Amino acid sequence: MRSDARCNRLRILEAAAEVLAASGDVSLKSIARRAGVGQGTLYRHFPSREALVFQVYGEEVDGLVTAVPVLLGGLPPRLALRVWLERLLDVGRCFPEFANAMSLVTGAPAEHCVEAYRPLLGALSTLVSVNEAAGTISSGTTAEDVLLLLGPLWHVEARAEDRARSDRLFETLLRGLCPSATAREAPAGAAP
Amino acid sequence: MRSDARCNRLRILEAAAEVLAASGDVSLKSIARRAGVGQGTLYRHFPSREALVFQVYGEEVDGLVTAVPVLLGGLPPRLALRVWLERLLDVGRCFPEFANAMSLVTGAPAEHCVEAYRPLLGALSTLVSVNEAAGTISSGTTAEDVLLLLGPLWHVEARAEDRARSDRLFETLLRGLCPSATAREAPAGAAP
DNA sequence: ACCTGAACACCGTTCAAGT
DNA sequence: ACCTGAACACCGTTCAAGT
Repeated sequence: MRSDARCNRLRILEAAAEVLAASGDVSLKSIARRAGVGQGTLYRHFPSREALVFQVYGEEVDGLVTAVPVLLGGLPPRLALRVWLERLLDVGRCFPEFANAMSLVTGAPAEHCVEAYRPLLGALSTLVSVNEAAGTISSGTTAEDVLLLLGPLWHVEARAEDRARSDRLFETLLRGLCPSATAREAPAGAAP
Repeated sequence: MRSDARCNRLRILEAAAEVLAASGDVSLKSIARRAGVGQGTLYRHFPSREALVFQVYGEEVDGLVTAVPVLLGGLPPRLALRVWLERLLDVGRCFPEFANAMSLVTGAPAEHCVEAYRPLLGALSTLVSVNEAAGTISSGTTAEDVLLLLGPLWHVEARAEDRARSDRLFETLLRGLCPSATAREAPAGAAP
């Protein structure tokens, strides 16, 4: 990779971080303008908007990935999953574009070529697997399922400030995903 | 309302039904073209895309609304809610644009001026209220909450043919919304 | 009172022309 | 090898001019 290309890449990421943080015009063109590069350059470095967004929030993604073994080492599987999902939700609350990218990519992972999404999915897969082994998640549930169900929670927080509602919905989801330990006599699937 | 205006309205609805059924170009312009009217005319009759879509599927909406008392008359609250939601999902599966409109409007009901959405919300509110009175739904849950959580299920079916996955996710949601009758000793909220 | 359709202000994406 | 930015093909929306 040539040095000017490398430099442009960094400038794009910087400009993107600024533009995405400020609400308002978040078009790819405005990012290119702010970075002082042509639209073609931006498009070549990042083949899709989602690819760019995941790179911009690369640190947050890394943090989520490395947190998995720590959480699993110190907490029971069910709680580890819960804490990790809360952290994921917080990232989406801080950076609405991250939430948007997650929703889009979860809906159609194959179409957007975002390899930065794969580690996140892998991290969640580990948590799901451990929970399945422990019998603390409804069997058959995949990481994609969890992300799909989580999607609406980001949209609620992006609009208004009703954090209470978001928490309530999260509890509802978790109750569905991880049949409560107090209901051991119902082996998941015996509901009328 | 003048007779030609009334006629145009009907022609738009007919053309919209055809265009929305066929996959491909579903732009408002293509609907206006097919109906043989100007874009301005379409836009005046239906102030938003969602308003048009809800009118096109008005019969389905009516069917859902009138089904509520029938279901509540013949089934226990929990099952009535379940059957109604399954029917709602089926409508979205048959008409992807209906599903899209639901997701959009549920995310920001105030912004899109769609009065055709209100009866649907009212119907579901009735079901939720009856379930809350019967103690068969997690307290504090609103009709908007249910629709919000239901959103992702439409997107999964629109893409691929994995009906099994959709069913699985639906069971998960319902488990979260309606804490199982087999776990009566856990009064909703005692999870670790 | 209602309709028309050109015109406007945006997207994302591409690609010939440059360095 | 990489960059530029005009150009393209689309959106939805508006509004002066017509009937």
